[in-house]
Amino acid sequence: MINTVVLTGRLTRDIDLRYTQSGAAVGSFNLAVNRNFKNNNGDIEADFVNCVIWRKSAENLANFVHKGSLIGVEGRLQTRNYENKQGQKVYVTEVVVNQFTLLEPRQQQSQQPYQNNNDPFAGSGEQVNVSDDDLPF
Amino acid sequence: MINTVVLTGRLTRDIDLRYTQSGAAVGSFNLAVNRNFKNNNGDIEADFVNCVIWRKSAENLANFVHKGSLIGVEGRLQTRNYENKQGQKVYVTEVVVNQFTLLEPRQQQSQQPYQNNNDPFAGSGEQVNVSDDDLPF
Amino acid sequence: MINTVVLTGRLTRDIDLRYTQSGAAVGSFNLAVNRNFKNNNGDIEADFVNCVIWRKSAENLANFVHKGSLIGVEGRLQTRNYENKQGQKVYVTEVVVNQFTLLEPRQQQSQQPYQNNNDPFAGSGEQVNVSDDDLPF
Amino acid sequence: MINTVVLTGRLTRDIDLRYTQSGAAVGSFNLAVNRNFKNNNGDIEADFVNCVIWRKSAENLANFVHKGSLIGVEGRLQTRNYENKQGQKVYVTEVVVNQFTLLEPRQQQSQQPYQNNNDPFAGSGEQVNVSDDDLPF
DNA sequence: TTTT
DNA sequence: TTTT
Repeated sequence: MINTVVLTGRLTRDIDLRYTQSGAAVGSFNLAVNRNFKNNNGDIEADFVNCVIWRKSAENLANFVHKGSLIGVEGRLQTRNYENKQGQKVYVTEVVVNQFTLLEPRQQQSQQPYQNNNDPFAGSGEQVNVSDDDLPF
Repeated sequence: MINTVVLTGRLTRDIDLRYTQSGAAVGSFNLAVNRNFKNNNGDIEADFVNCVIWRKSAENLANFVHKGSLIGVEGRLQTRNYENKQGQKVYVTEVVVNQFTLLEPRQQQSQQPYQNNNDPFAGSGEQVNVSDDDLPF
Repeated sequence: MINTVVLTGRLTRDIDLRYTQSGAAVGSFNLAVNRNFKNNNGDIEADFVNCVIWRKSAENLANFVHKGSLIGVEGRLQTRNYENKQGQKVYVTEVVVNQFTLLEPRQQQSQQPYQNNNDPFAGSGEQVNVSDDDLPF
Repeated sequence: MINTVVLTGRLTRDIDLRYTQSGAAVGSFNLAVNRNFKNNNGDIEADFVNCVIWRKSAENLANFVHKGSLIGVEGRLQTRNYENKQGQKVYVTEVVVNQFTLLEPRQQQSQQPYQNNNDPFAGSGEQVNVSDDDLPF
């Protein structure tokens, strides 16, 4: 079946890059997608879309973007659910990204080195318990 | 920003058609979108996407589809959250449908009248407490 | 850059499957995509979109569809130009298909064997002079 | 039927804004959409897509963009044909734009006034002989 | 050069 | 006829 999503937006935080037990990279990030119309107060709101990206693409993306970066993504909608600690089913809808494109001039590392001092784990790339069964290929 | 979703899939239940206080039609439905790849057991899974459709389009769609109908939709991703009875924040991601297309031969009403005997409220079109502030236009 | 096309439509003729010198399959077909609105005469017109599909996907598609089949495709827009015999530049815009989905119940070979009696070369899969330089990967 | 195109790219020239006899604005422009992969020489090529935009959206777009501007567009593929002066049928495929988004910081008019000195008719907005039958709504 |  |  057809399942295509295309978004442009800005990262609301740094990409969270981790690795499955088998060594596959997984990046998670959240995209703020400003709406093209105003609400009743005349303000522009945004939709905040959770995104997942796998393998080499994840590592590439993590190399080029950080909180605030403007990017375009193409992917598919994925739904899944899990039980939280309180035993309630939580439903998740997210975009599995196939392709991305940078929509800003790539800033020179030397001129504007990006430094995230707030989150000591951001980009630390630690291994995490993600089953390889989640690999969509 | 760009925010485009295109899906084909089958309704997992009848469309739920309601009306806002100001008389605008709102249709809710869930689409099963079969994946194009197999999981580790060799099975095809599906993503189950919540969709919303407004006004005249909602009424049109409700006239032509029911549980099991194969349709295509084009729309945008919307995220929102609310507090449930237990005071927990629930995050929702859904597709606001702009356009739809029927992908099956339209069945004659007389030959195959569709009768949903299980859900007494399905298609009853009762008024419901949806704020008009939710109207995206 | 983002470049995404999603279409549903019917093949206006059988897919034309050929092979490059290096053995890569290339399928060409044309999709009739009915519009969702009427023209001034109250008629529904269609757009007729040229599509190209490569390699294994091309062979798979050719196995399942023929003139009249309803399918969905996802791909990207490609433009190119060549000189015709009269030395004029001809500009071509076509869709390079990444994924397709069949939108009709797959008909049993035994019940409805598809026979194209009009074009003796259709589906003959003969080798043709397509430069491998055209391979987009 | 589903017919959705999403592109990001740069205008290869200023938008050409005209008016039909009945006063509807029509904008034409060409978008350079860089590919995400390299050709055999290691170069990035581009696809050059013709786009059309109607009415208020056309006037809005013309107010904000010029040659080189980076934008995103969402629309549908349209095909048509006409006879040229030599009596040959010319086939055209273009994108009819429904929505656009600016992907660059909107530059201040005073700081960087855009001046096209090469084409005296660019942006002149003169009336032109476009039949209103072409209006897709 | 166009499909149901 | 092509953009950064």
